[in-house]
Amino acid sequence: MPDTPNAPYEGIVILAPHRELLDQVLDKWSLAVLNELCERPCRFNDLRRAIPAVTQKSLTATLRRLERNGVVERVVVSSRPVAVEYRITPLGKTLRHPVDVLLAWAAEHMPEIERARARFDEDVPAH
Amino acid sequence: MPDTPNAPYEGIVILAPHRELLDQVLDKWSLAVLNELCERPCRFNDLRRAIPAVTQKSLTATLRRLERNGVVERVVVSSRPVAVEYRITPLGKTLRHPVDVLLAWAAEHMPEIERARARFDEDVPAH
DNA sequence: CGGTATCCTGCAAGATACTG
DNA sequence: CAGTATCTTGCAGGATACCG
Repeated sequence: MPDTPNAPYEGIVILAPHRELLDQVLDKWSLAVLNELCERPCRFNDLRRAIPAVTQKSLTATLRRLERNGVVERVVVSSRPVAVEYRITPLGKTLRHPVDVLLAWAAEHMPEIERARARFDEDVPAH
Repeated sequence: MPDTPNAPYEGIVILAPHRELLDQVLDKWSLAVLNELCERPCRFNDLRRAIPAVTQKSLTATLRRLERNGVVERVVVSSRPVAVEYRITPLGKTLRHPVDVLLAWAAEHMPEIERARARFDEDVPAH
């Protein structure tokens, strides 16, 4: 039935492009940026202040990637001096719900996960 | 109101441990492994066959990490020769819903995202 | 079969300096 | 203010060989 013969396993194949997309929008700093921009539009240095641990370079890269994927919009306000504002897009807003579901899961199960980690680290202290 | 004075911004602080957890359970190969183990218990080499692109080393690392976080269980079946089976845990099953929501988002908005990428890549061809 | 043990490489990401 | 340009480094992850 598949026109590509010997396809490995459909589930995994289907997964791949989504996996790549998640790498783009859920990477190290994206959640923090998205979280911030959902509150309000931000200037570049607003974001730096809100996320102290991020470097200029990484923040720029994160914003460009999010912009490229259409979840964030870069607005240049022509004033003196020029101001740049980042905003969440309508597409970006649709990402909020899935992320919230994920964070809710993390919050709910964190205690259980920490117990699992403690158990594992105790049983396998070192080889 | 916060008992920690000068906390940077609560949202981001709260985010950090969750961010770390997601790095553990949503990393490069975890989705594929989880997806597979939700279907059925698998032996090590079953997983290798189901996910051809993963190396032995990465698969081992992924399974150990998932096991440590309590979402996967490693069961040694004492037979001749010894067999090892990996199973999803009850905790692991609770991860399925959030992940499905995320994948549904990806599937639903993929076309829009691809348009955004095309637009971006055209407007910013190269510097 | 189900892994370790090594070696190696690319590249994500930090530090730092400079710019329109 | 909002970046770009370099340089450097840690380390995730691949390749390969070996083991109980």
